[in-house]
Amino acid sequence: MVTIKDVARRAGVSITTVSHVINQTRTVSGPLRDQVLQAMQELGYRPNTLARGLRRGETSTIGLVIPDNSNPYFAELARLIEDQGFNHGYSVILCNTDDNPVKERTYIEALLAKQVDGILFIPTGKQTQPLAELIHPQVPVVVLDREAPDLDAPVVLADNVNGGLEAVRYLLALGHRRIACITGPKTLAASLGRLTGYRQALEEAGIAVQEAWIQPGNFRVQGGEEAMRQLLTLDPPPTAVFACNDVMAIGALRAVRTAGLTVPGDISIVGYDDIEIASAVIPALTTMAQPVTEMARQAVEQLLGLIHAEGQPAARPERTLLPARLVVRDSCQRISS
Amino acid sequence: MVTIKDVARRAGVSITTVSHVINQTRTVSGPLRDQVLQAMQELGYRPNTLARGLRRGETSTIGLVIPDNSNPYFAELARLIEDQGFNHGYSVILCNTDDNPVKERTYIEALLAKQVDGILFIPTGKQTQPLAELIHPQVPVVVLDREAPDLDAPVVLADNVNGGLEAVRYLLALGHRRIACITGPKTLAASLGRLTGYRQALEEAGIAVQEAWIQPGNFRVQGGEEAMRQLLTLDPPPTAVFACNDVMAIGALRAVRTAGLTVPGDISIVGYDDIEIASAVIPALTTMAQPVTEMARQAVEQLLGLIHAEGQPAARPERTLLPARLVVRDSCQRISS
DNA sequence: GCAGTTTTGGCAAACGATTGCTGTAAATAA
DNA sequence: TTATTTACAGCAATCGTTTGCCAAAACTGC
Repeated sequence: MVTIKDVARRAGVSITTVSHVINQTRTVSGPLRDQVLQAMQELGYRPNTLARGLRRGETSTIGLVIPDNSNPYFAELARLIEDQGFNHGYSVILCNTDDNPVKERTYIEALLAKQVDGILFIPTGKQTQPLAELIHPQVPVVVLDREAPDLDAPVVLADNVNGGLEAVRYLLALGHRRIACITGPKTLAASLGRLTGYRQALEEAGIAVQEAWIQPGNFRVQGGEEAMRQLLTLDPPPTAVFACNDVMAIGALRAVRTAGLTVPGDISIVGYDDIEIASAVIPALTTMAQPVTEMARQAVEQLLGLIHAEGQPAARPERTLLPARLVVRDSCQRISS
Repeated sequence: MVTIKDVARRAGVSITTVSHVINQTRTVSGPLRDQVLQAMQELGYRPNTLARGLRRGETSTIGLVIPDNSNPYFAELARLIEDQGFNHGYSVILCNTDDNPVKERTYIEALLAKQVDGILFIPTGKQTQPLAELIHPQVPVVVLDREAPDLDAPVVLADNVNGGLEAVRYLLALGHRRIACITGPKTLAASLGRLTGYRQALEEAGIAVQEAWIQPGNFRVQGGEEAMRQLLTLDPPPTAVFACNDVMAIGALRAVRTAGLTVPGDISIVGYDDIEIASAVIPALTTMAQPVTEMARQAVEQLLGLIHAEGQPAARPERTLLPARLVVRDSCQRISS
């Protein structure tokens, strides 16, 4: 490894001077600076960020703690976050918790040990208290996508309630009255929020929700298919379905087709997330697009804000709710009868 | 921050001793060790890996340089790699190059500056020469998924030629003779290899390839749809299609349906990649599954091998070819006529 | 009891940078 | 000419660890 010392020797100056030309932190006379630059060039010198970090107390690295980056939604989020980080000169360390609190804790500890400048955190569950103590005075954190009440950190959330509300309002506007809902895991706030939106929309419209309309799914294709099969046994069956994510919507599509019915002819379906494949299935899926880009931007910006405000008055942590956007495609139809 | 010095003071010992109990690097008498452990406990001490890394010349961190982790294939790969890393005690820094050589270079430099212990690298293009100089003596590298001839590092590849071969052999075995191929970008080795396999299979079977059977796609839904539309205009049209990835296969599915024909009734389709959605579309897609798990495992293992062999004889870099696996679902049928 | 061995634990020098303090030479002012 | 300011660079301490070397204490065997 070529160090600052080598550069100094080669340029015939002190390491102090080399350091100062690297960081432009004080004036160095023209000729000397040129010598230094040339020496750096010739030796292919690259400052050791470990040493620098140790001294400066910062690493230009943030941790991204995420349930599973192979899930398309999180993949997209991770991608955008990494992008934002890159643009601001930060590297990101990727951590997949698998929604496992033990891994989550292990990762956080590792990140702290690595002296990351900040952590972007999608919590696995509700037991955020132990993490709070762990994290608190140590490092800035921004919570993303899910609530973490104990953490008193800024939170950036997608507005699932309003998303569900809008989706169902859309179906209502098409004249549907018997609207079912395929939910996700009861433990996930995303799923719960969307369900709440569903209920609110029906309530607004003065429609009494029938509990049989609400089928539990699991956010996976299978679950959506199964749930839809159940819904088709109802009498009368719903004319429209709000699936709490696209993957289940695709499962539902499948079930409808298998039953010899068509979408949107017999049943309208709206999904949630706008994953890439949503536009490719037949019929192309009408769905609620998550504000991923905006979420990533906000999250990174807030985190960098905290990092740079280190040791400041510490404003009350913000809570940012970002709206989902309805993407109309071909899976919904005005009701005929 | 609580440092080793604080722990030493609290335990009433030297920092040397603390260090040794942390690393179990020499025997420390029972009582003293207990005091140290307790002090660490009470203070919530966590070793600063920057300082440690600086001293030890290692960081337990590897860089993952990948075109785009929001692409499902790379997402899966990234996930598995991160997993493997975690299991071996390594963190991974995520770098999305977007297939942009400039970003690629910037990232590699950043990783070198960060003193990563190794780099897992999916190269963007063919100009790997400048990178070779950059990387070479500095850090172990394993190249993944694409060739990088200048790099003299181990390479872990999916065997696209054999994959294409198998896919088409399967169609041949079902009795098909007029088999088309929807290719990907001509610049990607993956696409080229699969096409080669396609040609080989037909040759093996003594079938002359008609150039009109080979339709250029772009690895996206649109491209697949378009290509399929073209194929359907042929007279006679092919009875089977090998799409060089699943996304295009889905596009092709769409085109067939739009033309009023059915899969696999009129046309059999086999895709490539086995992305998650492949099993969810209708009909479920028969496809070649990439050996992602194995690739991730091999890549990480080889990288760790290099890392630990640092300064050794340096065996000739290996070239690992991993076979794709045929996943039979519902999109192919024995030819009737 | 004593030399020789084994345990045990501390001192201080690294690792590669940054930065407060200080010192010299040149430029300016008087 | 001398005093004062300014511009420029270097010394050495520091960040938090690890680790080679040494010294004291505790054993051992005779």
